[in-house]
Amino acid sequence: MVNQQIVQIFNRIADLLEISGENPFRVRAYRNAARTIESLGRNLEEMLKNGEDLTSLPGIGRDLADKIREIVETGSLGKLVDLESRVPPALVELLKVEGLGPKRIKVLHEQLGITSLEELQEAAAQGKIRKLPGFGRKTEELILKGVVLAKKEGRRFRWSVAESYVEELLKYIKKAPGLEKVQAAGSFRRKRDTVGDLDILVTAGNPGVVIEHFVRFQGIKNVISQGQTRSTVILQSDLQVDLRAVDVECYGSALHYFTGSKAHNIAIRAIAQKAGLKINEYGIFRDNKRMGGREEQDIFQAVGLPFIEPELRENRGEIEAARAGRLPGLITLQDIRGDLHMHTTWSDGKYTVEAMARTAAAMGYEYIAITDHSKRMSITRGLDEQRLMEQAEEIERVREDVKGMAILKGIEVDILEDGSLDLTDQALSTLDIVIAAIHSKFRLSREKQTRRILKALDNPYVNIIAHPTGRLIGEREGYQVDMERIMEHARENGCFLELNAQPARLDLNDLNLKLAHDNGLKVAISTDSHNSDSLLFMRYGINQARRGWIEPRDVINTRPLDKLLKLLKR
DNA sequence: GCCGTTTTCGGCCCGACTGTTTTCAGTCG
Repeated sequence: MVNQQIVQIFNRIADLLEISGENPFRVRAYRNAARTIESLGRNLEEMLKNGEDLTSLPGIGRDLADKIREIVETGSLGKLVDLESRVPPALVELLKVEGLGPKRIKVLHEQLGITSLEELQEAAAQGKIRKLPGFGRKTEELILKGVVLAKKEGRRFRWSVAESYVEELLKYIKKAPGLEKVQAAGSFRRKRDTVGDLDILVTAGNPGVVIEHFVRFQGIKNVISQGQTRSTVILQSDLQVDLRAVDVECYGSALHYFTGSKAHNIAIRAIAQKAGLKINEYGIFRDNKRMGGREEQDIFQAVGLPFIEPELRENRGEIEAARAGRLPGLITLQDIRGDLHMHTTWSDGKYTVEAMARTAAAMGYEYIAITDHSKRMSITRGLDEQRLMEQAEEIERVREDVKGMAILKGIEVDILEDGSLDLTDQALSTLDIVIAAIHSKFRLSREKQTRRILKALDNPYVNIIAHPTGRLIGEREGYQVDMERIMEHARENGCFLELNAQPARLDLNDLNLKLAHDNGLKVAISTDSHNSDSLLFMRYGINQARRGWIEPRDVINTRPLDKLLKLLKR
C-alpha cells in the first residue's frame, strides 16, 4: 500500500512540475522512480525498517530516498503540499487531453484562467481558444474532441479483448496492396494483462498506400493523424491504434522500438550510447554508418546481449539477467500437462465431469482436477460433505470411461472470515487436491486478510490458494494482503499459489509471479473453467506467467502425474 | 533529480506529425 501511495505521489509531483515548466529531466526522474517502485515487488516500508539503502534502487538517489522516508514516516510529502499550493491541482487533468502538454496548458491558464476540463470545454465551445497565440481553429477542434475522451480516460482493454481487435485489424490490413509484413507490437506483444492502445508495424514498398488503406477501415471512429509513415486512429470502441510503416531493412529495429517498453528501450539505448552507437527505429548506427537493424536480434547483438523475450522487456532486471547469462527459460503452452481448477454441473459449471474430461483429453492433457465450489457458495449450489461423496462416485465412473485421463478429485473450498474452511477435515482428507479460495469479506484489513489466508494454509489438506488477490481487471481491486508473508508461509507448508488464467483475473499478476519465481515458490496455472471452451484460457495464463519470469520448473502442472501427486502430499 | 571503469558536471532516447509558423514549437510515443 505504501508503495502504491509513493508511486502516486511521485507521479503527481511529476505532473505538477511539468505544468510549472520545470526541467523536463527532473520530471522524468520522478516518473522513473515511480516506475521503479511500481515494479519493485518489495515493500519499501519494510526495506526501510531493515535498514536497507534505497539509493541502490535504479533511479532513486539521496533526495528521492529521503522523500520516500518522509512519506513512510509522515504519510505525506511536504514538497507535494508545497507544489499543490502553487499550481492549481486541477490543471493536472488537462494533461490527459490529446494535444495538450505543459506549454499550451500554461498559456491556457495564464491567458484564459482555465483550471479544469469543464472550463476548457466551455472556452473551446465559445471559440476563445483559437484566438490565442500559437493556437488556431484546428487546435480548438482537437481540444473539444480531446476533452470528451479525457473524461473517460484511463480506460485500458483486457489483453484478450485487444486480441480480438488485433485479429480483425490484421486481417484487413493484409489486404492492402503491396503489403509485405504486418505485426502487432507494443504492450500487446509484451502480453500485458491490459492494453492501452495498439501499435501495428508494417513494411511495404509503398507505405503511403498501406496507410491510405488503413484509414478506410470500417471500424474507425476518428482519424487523428495520417502521414507518410505513421497514422493514428480511434476505433468505435475508443481503442486507439497507431500504425507505423518502415522499410523492410528497418523491420527489426522498428519492431524492437515499437514493442517497448519505453523503460526497456531507454535502457538499451543508453548501453548503445556508451558503446558509441546510436539506436533508433531505423537501425543501429555508428558515425552515421548503418550497422544493421533488419532483424530484431541485431539490436541485442549490437549491445552484446542475448535475445530478450518481449514479455520480459520492462526494465525489471531483464537486461542485467541477460548480461549475466541468467535469463529465464520461459514456460510455453506445450509445457502444461493438465488443468487443476474447473467446475462442473455439480456446482456452477455448465458441463459434466465427463464432458470436461473428454475436452481435456482432446487437448492432449494427462490429468485434470475437478474442483467445484463448497456449500458456503450457495448461489453456485456448492457441495456439502454428502454431495462431495456422491460426486466422487461419479468421478470414479468417468475414470473408467475416459481412458488415459487422470481425473483428480478436488474442491474449491471457501475460506471463511476467520480462516477456517467450509468443509470438515474428514471430507477434505478424501480428496486428491484441495484448492482454497476467498469469495467473501473482501474488505478486511490487510492484517486480518493476510492472517485469514495464513490460517487456511495451516490446514493440512490445503494445497493451493486460488486467485490469491481476488482482483477483477478493470472492475475490482484485489483484497489487501501481505503477499510476501503469504508466499513464505505457503512455501514452508508445501503449498502453492494459483495463477488463475481467466482473462479477467490473471491473478497472480506479473509482479507477484516474479516474486514467486525469485523466492522459489511454485505455482499452479489453472483456467478455473466453468465450461469446456474456457479450458483454452490456459494460454492467457501462459502469457502472464511469461511476464512473471516463470519457467516450467516453477509450475506444478508441468509435472507428470506421479511427480504432481508427490507435490500434492504435503 | 539521477548518474559515472571516458565524467562528481553536464549530460539525460529520438524521430514523426500537426498546426500555425514563414523555419519551427509543441506534443506524442
